Amino acid sequence: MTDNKLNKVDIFAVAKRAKVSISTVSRSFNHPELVNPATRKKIDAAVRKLGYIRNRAAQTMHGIRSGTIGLVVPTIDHAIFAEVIQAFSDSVDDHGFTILIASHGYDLQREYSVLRKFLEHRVDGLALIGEDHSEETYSLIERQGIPAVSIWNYNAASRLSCVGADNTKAGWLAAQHLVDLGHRDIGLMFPTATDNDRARDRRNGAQSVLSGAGISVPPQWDIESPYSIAEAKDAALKILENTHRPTAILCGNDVLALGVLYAARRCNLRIPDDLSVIGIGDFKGSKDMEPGLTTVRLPARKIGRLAGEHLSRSIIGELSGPQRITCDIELIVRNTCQRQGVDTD
Amino acid sequence: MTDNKLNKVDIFAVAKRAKVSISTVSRSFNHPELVNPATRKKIDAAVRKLGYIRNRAAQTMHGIRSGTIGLVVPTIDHAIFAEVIQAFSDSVDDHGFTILIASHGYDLQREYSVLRKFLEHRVDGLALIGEDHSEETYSLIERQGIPAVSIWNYNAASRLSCVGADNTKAGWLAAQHLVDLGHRDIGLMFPTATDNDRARDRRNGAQSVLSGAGISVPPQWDIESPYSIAEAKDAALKILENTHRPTAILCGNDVLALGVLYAARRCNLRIPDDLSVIGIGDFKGSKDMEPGLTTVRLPARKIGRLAGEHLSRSIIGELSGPQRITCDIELIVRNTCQRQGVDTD
DNA sequence: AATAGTATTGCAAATGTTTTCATAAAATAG
DNA sequence: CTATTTTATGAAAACATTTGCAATACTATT
Repeated sequence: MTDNKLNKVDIFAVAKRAKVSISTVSRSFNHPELVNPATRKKIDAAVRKLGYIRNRAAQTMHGIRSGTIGLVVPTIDHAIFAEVIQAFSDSVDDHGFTILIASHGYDLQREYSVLRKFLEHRVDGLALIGEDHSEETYSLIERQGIPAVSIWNYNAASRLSCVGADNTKAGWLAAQHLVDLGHRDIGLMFPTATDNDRARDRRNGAQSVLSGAGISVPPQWDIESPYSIAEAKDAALKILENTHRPTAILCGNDVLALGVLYAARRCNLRIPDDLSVIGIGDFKGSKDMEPGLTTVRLPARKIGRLAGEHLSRSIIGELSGPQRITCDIELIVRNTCQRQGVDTD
Repeated sequence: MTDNKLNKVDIFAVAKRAKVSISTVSRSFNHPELVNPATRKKIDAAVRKLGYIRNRAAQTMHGIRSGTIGLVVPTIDHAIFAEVIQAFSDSVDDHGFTILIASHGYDLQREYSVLRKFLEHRVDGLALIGEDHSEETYSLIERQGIPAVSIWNYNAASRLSCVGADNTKAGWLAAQHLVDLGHRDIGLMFPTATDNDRARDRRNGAQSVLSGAGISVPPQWDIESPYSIAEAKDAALKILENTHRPTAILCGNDVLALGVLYAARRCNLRIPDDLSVIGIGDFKGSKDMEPGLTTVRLPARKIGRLAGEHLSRSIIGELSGPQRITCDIELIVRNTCQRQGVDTD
């Protein structure tokens, strides 16, 4: 009945208790078919009795995979990343991998150090968001020779494997919808594009459509807002309180759009009668808003799942070479955009 | 110019290149003050040239801490957990720890296996959400002798260290507010309470106030809804489309409340004139909603930060024994609740 | 110039596993 | 029954580090 719980229970302790050698214990875990069922039973009993837990650090030292994947995101607390992370996590979990996670707060220098830390832990694979990374980061990954995937943006010439959608097209679709509806006085609200290729691409896509249609967005309607309902709302308020206001606002993502919606309600503007609003993303709550948000759907869960799936399979050797996967996006017309009275009628 | 990048760059390679022994290289990392500055310089140069990255797995084998903390949450894709995770992550990051994360989807059996996996990786500490865990889980943690913290619920007699708030009181405050405002026809909407002590406690708190005030909630107004805007909206619609409907609905969290708000708008009910709604949580967007959501504020970021802080300090030995920290909560009165016409006027 | 101390370095053991190789025991074939 | 194959096990090397101890090279003291 001596309770030697903390007395270091390693493979030797198990071997001793089961009266076998450590080789047999190890084998019993890794190649059970090679050990006598009776012996296996004894070992299992000893393991249970002692509460033995294998030490992956020791295993990792033999070139055996660590069973971990490093995931670096700009921020976790972000509707869309939370969704991607969840899907990614579920997916790699199915393959037995565990996730090391960290956020860099849109600081590429921090991203690099996080990556280094992950590498010290000998992660078997790496996942990053987007394609904006420092040269240091890219070369670190390349020199390491472990599978890595960039999530969110599709690019046929990406330096890393990628699973994502065409963000330029997303911006394009959103703007085109507004133009098709006859809007010409259009406001733009996007997050800061520095080191954020997703935002930049969407913005460029939108701009190209607008330019093509001969529409120019006056500077006071072209606003930058951090990813935050509150700040988007404030920024929108500034535009909407004016007498001369746009007939439509195109938002870089659905959270910003929600902020605009709240601002509109605050100003007693009816949506979509007095103001059209379109988002990008189609976040979880977007279809349930009242009125439902018109937006461009980027399949976050699918992207996360596919990224996890492909990274896992690259690690275990089922896949080789860089993978580049693009997920379809589509305009989701709901109830926040309305046709704008056209003169030609 | 021979590019031997993949030729296994370990501490020996560095030692060879710097023309010193591996001991010196190791020391140069761990006790730099013990090695000659000139030698250190040579070593640094070799490290840089070779792109050497230390192997934490090998270090961990010496009883040196792995530098990782295991975090298990019910789900990542959840406004409130995302917030907690972010704060927790930032906080432990400041102490140099890396997070291993996994979700169990409210399945306590999965929680147990995730924990075992973390232990195989020799995490230095463990963080869980809430107090509902299997006995297996509890005894596993206790026998392991590593610091662990339960996040979200405060309980003076908790089996693990805990950092959280009083959820019973949260339910209590919300219900009391409604009662104070003169409501007697009150609906309740809570997530499933099985294996979810937060929801259970809040519900009990609310119920006790209502019972105390002689109010009973008819079954058709006492609804259970998963954590989802869409499902909460649907459920609320069923109540609100009826002619006989409650004057107020108390929601187990702000996401459910948002669903109710959307349902109300769909039914053309004015908030708060026709229906009062109160949430619990005070999520990031709650104050910006139109009208702003009246709710009970649980300081998610603070809880996450404190939990990370205390766990880290317990690991490095600055703190010992179980810590139990409670964070203040408060009723936040905004604009979704209104006084209900009282007969005594 | 000899002695004692101090700064710097290397050797080798230790950490907890896996795996190759050798060996012993059991089963099968002839 | 012996020879051969198969099954089951153990011994020891390997993995990439850290660290206690010993050895060497300097520096300061008298």
